[in-house]
Amino acid sequence: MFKSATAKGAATRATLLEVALRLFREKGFDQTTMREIAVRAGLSLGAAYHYFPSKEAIILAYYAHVQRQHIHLAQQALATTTELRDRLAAVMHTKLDVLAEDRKIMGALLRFTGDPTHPLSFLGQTARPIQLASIRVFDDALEGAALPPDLRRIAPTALWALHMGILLYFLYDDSPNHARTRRLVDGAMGLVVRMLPVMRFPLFKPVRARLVALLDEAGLVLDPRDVPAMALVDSVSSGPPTATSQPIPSTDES
Amino acid sequence: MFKSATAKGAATRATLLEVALRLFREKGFDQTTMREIAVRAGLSLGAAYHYFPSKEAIILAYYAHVQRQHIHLAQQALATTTELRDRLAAVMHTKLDVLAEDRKIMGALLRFTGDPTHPLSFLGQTARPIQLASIRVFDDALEGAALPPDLRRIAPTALWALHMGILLYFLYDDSPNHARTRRLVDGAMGLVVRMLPVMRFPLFKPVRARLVALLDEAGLVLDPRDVPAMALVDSVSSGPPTATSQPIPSTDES
DNA sequence: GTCTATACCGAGATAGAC
DNA sequence: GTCTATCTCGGTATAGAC
Repeated sequence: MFKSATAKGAATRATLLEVALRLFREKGFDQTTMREIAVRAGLSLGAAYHYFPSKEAIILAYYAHVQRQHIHLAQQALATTTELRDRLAAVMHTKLDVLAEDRKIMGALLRFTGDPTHPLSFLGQTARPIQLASIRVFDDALEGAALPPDLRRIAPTALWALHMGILLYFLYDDSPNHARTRRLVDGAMGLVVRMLPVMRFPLFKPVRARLVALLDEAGLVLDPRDVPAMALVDSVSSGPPTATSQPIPSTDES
Repeated sequence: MFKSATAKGAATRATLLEVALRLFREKGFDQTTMREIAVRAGLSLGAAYHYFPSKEAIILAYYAHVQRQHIHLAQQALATTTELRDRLAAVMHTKLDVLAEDRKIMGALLRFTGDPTHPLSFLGQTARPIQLASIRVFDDALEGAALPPDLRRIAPTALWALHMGILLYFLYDDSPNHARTRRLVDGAMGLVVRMLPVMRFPLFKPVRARLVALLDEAGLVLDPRDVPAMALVDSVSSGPPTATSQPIPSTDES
């Protein structure tokens, strides 16, 4: 599944990933060359390509790494939080904590969204397990919440979509310490919780039914509930929580 | 402002854009080389770069071109449509008409979204006039609709956001003739219209106020109403409706 | 202002020797 | 597993023809 057969190989790969991410954070994805990554890791260019088939593959390794970290932090926070609003906010805030210094790398990940066939598209087939793991975190946050069954079913995916929108906002937020994004999270989660009683109101029932039907027909509702979140992430890219990656053939498009 | 001073130059530029877009559609953005574009247009590499400072600049020209086309088609459709649901659907469907064969090029545009400072980010400063023009089309569609003032104010931007989501769905839709996306548009626009009475219901009023306040504080509500849509697009990239482009420096923020 | 031709650089990626 | 070429391609000249 992954390229480091020996312990030494795994260490080399970990170093490589570490060096690459540091450079990406400092100079951005495009400004960082594979040559510099290799040199700083004490390797030749060819050796670097032995571990990561492409510069982009490093990004996928990062993606899985982020998701693993988030699952860990979110579960920790959820263990001591009961109020629904706070649970949802905790999931979002821990995600921001993980990504705080990595907006440049996040941006690099977004670059592949435009190509559905690309293994690095975060909406594509390859990344689907990571996406499901991410949705599952919201599913966990909803545990114990009093929701009608139809809403309960679509809520995790809907919250995940909202979370993607917030991350986009975050990417463009230049306020000090991303304070605007933090405020947006609190406001949005408060609003979500306030909307629940409205959604249960009889007048709203037919509209709600239509909404659910529409999302179902469009295939937009995912259900991550029968698979353990960590296993999902590992199926894409395994290794110790600090360093990972992924082979995967490529089709076309940068 | 743009590079073709003479009539001949403008023609050459148009040819270049045409050839480039054809190749992008056939082979995708990355697989198309500037050298091939130049050769197929009967030009040298240097001449091609004389008209488009970069391969990416061709994409920006395409973006402005799409928006101009959409404004034209949408206005045509709106002139003969009165029902709100149909007006909204007309705007969405004409957009899909324009983009039907160009999903690969659309995908290439998406690639820059991750970099707020990049001139080709469709959420960035450079493309802002195009974004406003796009929002304005939804504003036009709402003309005559009976909406409370606060909703009327946020509705165009909200619909634009929904439209971006639908375009993303469209990008990943592999159903014949994008039938699924077409159905999604009809369903979503029907749902939007059905939601309006709910939003006016007294119980919903405080939630609505909170929603509007949240969007305002986040700076997420744009107002395109005092500028003519076509002028907006032309301010980014002018020329005849068939060919255009643009350099422009950059700053950041969505 | 429009265009050709050509050399050159940087960087992602690959081949093949060791 | 690692290295040293080498290839390709986007992009940048530059010199000159018309």
